[in-house]
Amino acid sequence: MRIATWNINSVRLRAPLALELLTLWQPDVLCLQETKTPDEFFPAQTFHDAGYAYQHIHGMKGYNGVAILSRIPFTAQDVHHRCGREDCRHIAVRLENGAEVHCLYVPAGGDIPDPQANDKFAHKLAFVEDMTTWFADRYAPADPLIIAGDFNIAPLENDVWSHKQLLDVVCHTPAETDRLNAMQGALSFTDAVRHFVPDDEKCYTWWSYRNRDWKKSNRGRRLDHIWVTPPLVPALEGQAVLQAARDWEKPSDHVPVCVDLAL
DNA sequence: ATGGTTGAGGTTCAA
Repeated sequence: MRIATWNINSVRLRAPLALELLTLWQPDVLCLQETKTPDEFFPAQTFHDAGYAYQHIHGMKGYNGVAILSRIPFTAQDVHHRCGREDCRHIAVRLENGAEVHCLYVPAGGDIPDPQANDKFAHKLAFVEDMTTWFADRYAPADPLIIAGDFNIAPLENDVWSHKQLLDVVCHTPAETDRLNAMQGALSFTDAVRHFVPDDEKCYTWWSYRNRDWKKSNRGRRLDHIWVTPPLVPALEGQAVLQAARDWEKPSDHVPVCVDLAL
């Protein structure tokens, strides 16, 4: 089974790019974030025609929005609300093989890394804490879970272009990485990409639109992740980050990530 | 220190 995740930054604008990705990678399951559209405008038929008949879509007007597109049937699907808000950031499906797939879009957190001064940052920290207790209360490490999405946090030193320079920048502050590590520990999640890519090797999935030449400056961050619980670790077969997608016409600022599992 | 760009949906906000 191949599972992919991509913050697409408007699914209506970039449906053709998503089709290009589906053709190129042929994932069984694709998790999308920042779809930015109410469900009635989601290009469902386009993906249905491409072979992705099983869809769990949860969007809203203008912002956020998540979706799971699959060639494999679902036996259950849910919408989850974090921090008491219905803001379209967390959905889940159960697959026929018993694994549960969660698609997550963690709040970006604004610019100022101070929860007192910045409500968005406070919300981001609370969101990760909320997920941590929610996963810990509801599941055990022995349950087969895959969680994928835009976590908006780069946890390791080599998940950013400069560890020192980004310690005070939202996405890489200790306040965020400590909480993300606690969430990872709660269900003993394995970071499936870092399972294959050594920690001392740079790895990015996002490059700002605000750099004139993203490839030349290469000030990237690894914000998009796929984690699995212990029973799925022996099934991990490989990973890929489609850096080339950052050079597609009218690209998203995030690139797709995928993991292969022997399931 | 600042500004740089993009998308949605309006004439601004979030990323």
